[in-house]
Amino acid sequence: MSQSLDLKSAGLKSTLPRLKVLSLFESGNECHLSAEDVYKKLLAGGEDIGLATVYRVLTQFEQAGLLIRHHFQGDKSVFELNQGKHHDHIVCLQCGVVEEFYDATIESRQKKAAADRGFAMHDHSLYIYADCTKLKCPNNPFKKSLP
Amino acid sequence: MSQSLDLKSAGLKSTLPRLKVLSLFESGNECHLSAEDVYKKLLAGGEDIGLATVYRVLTQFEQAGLLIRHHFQGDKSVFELNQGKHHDHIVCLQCGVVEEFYDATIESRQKKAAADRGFAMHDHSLYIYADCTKLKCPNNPFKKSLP
DNA sequence: AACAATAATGAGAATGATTATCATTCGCAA
DNA sequence: TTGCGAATGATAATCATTCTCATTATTGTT
Repeated sequence: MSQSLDLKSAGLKSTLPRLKVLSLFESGNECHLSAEDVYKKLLAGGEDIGLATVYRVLTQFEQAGLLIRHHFQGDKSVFELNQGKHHDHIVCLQCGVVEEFYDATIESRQKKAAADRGFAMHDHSLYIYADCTKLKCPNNPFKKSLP
Repeated sequence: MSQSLDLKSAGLKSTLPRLKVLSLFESGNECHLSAEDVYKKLLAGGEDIGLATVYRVLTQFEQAGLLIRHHFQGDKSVFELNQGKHHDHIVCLQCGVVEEFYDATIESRQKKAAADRGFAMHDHSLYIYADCTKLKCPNNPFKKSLP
């Protein structure tokens, strides 16, 4: 019942579709999922859910702080569980594998850059696009099919 | 005729639509424009151009290195003239005003973060979302109408 | 300067991701 | 358990962007 408590404290009713989506993120080691990914994974797992509901639930979870939304390549949103530890991302342009990192110096210099110019920083997004030099490609379950 | 030289050296034929789009970016102080912005500004200026052409030309200019594409809020692309000086962006969440900055420390730590994890950095995008504390909002011609 | 080969344009259709609509169903408090 | 308001899901609609294809413009060559 821990999940339904999560939903309750987030101000959301505990419904089947929401529990299914939350389970997927909490159980999986595959952290960065698009709406389409979530939809297909649930269907593949025998669960029944509507695509519109997936989009709605993801947005609600984002607003409730349970998930974080990213725009890695600009086209579609991907979501990951918010585990309270802020981090930035390195995305391999060849295979799409995502690695997380945190650099305290970058964080503080960002805040200072904003403050120096009269801005109060709310949030920031930093994505490094790189080549994993084939070290990680073979193990990436979301490997892109290159054209 | 300097513009048609720009296009030539970029490997692009010098056509009217391309010259119009390039002029808009080179003349304006309003640096960050979406395809829709470009289209509407040209029409408003009495120029005749098709929206499909605007999209095509912007993509060609990006590939030729004349423009840089950004995804500030994830929904639509915005473009700015590539003036050779890399920089990152601070975007005001209230009025949408954009300010550029460069921090050598952030740049080098990004490269190091990637290298330390076995990635060769190709590119990166860093956007700081902030509140300009009303200092700049009144002067922003692209001021957003807040809901 | 006119020509032909070729690429570029523009109007509108098509696509892909996401959101809105609305009748039906579900969760929860009384 | 019962009922009300919120949630769901199938589908239509929307938004940004890309594709199609007939027409037009550009450029190197006569």
